[in-house]
Amino acid sequence: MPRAGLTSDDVVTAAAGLIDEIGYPDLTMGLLAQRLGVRAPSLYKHVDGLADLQHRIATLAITELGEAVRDAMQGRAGLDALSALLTATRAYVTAHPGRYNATIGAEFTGPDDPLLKASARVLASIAAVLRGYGIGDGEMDHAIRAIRCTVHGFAVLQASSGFQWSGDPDESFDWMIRFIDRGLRAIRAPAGR
Amino acid sequence: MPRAGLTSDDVVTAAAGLIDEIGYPDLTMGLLAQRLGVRAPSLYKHVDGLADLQHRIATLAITELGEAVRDAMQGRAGLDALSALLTATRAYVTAHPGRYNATIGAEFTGPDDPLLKASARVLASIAAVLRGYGIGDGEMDHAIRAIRCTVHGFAVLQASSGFQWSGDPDESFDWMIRFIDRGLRAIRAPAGR
DNA sequence: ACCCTGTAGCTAATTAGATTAGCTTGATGG
DNA sequence: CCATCAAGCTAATCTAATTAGCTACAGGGT
Repeated sequence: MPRAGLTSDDVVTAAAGLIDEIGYPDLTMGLLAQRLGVRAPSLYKHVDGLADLQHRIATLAITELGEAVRDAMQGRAGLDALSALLTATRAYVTAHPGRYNATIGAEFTGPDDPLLKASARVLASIAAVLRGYGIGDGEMDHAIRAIRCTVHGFAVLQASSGFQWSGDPDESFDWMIRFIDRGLRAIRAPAGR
Repeated sequence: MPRAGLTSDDVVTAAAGLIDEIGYPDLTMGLLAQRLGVRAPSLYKHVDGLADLQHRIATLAITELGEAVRDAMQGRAGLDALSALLTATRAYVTAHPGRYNATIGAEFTGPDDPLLKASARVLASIAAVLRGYGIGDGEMDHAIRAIRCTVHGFAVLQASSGFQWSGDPDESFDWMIRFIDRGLRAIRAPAGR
């Protein structure tokens, strides 16, 4: 019988597709193998087991997210950039909920973990937004962390269909963007105190 | 041999303790049974399987979180209340990371799901904070959702030890509180535009 | 064209864990 | 003191991950 000729990337890509279809907890080696026309043990030639596979999916997700965000932010600043960041994130998570769920518990395996670099790129995009608001170096780390919490929280809820938002979700989403925008602008120009 | 005399609550309480010790993914029926001095199949007399157990842990967590938050907010308003909300959440999640992780993917089983009521109570606390900032009914839903994203995002990261925060985490935490405070105050008193 | 070797993929077997079936028996109300 | 019911048990099944060891295809070197 002809060989499938898989690579690690093939396996991870197929797994990412599958996990978005069936949900994070239901991804199994057996199902993935089936999808690839191969038996489950064969996958171990390409990945180091289920945990490794999940970690690779997480890395893929953060990498893709980082690229989507960077593209969307091209040439924008201030509210435009902030809006692009959040909108791109929302679009990515909506399109790939399984992948994003894979990122939630993911921990770094070491200083060379590609997931670390991918995460750094996303954080750099957040930093770029913040520089557009005139956030100084002294506050930058704190600001990045705060924005990260909000974006991640939104993404987690979105990925778990944790929104039973009765009203218009789009409107709430826009409101959130404007809320962050106000908060960021208020740093430079404090309102009455 | 004498009977253990377990109740469903005993089982869920023990599971909650165990999950905080060993982490969400490592909670198994066998380990829990061992902890309770019982065989795994016996647990099925009290809970409906692992999925049900996880759902009950999530409900317990959100209930406890809601109470902790409500207590902390007693008699406070504005920045004080906001700070109490976030500090209590942080303390709860730090003390009970496994429980909080159980809430992440949890979905409502129906309109009578106790998890729904527990969640509503937490949202009510958020709403109370927002009313203290003078948020009107028209914006209340949007504002609740925005704050929820930030709080949840923070909690998820905290529960997964997703913070490799190099600098002082306390300082970043305080900064985040002040950031939200500024954003909320800016709604009533828009800065230059 | 032919062999050599590395490796992709296979089957079989092991292990862990969830769950079900059906039995046993302690506790408890009458 | 008995009847009942549910709490717990053992045994068995099922699914999924993983390991061991075999086979044979594919590509490089002769």
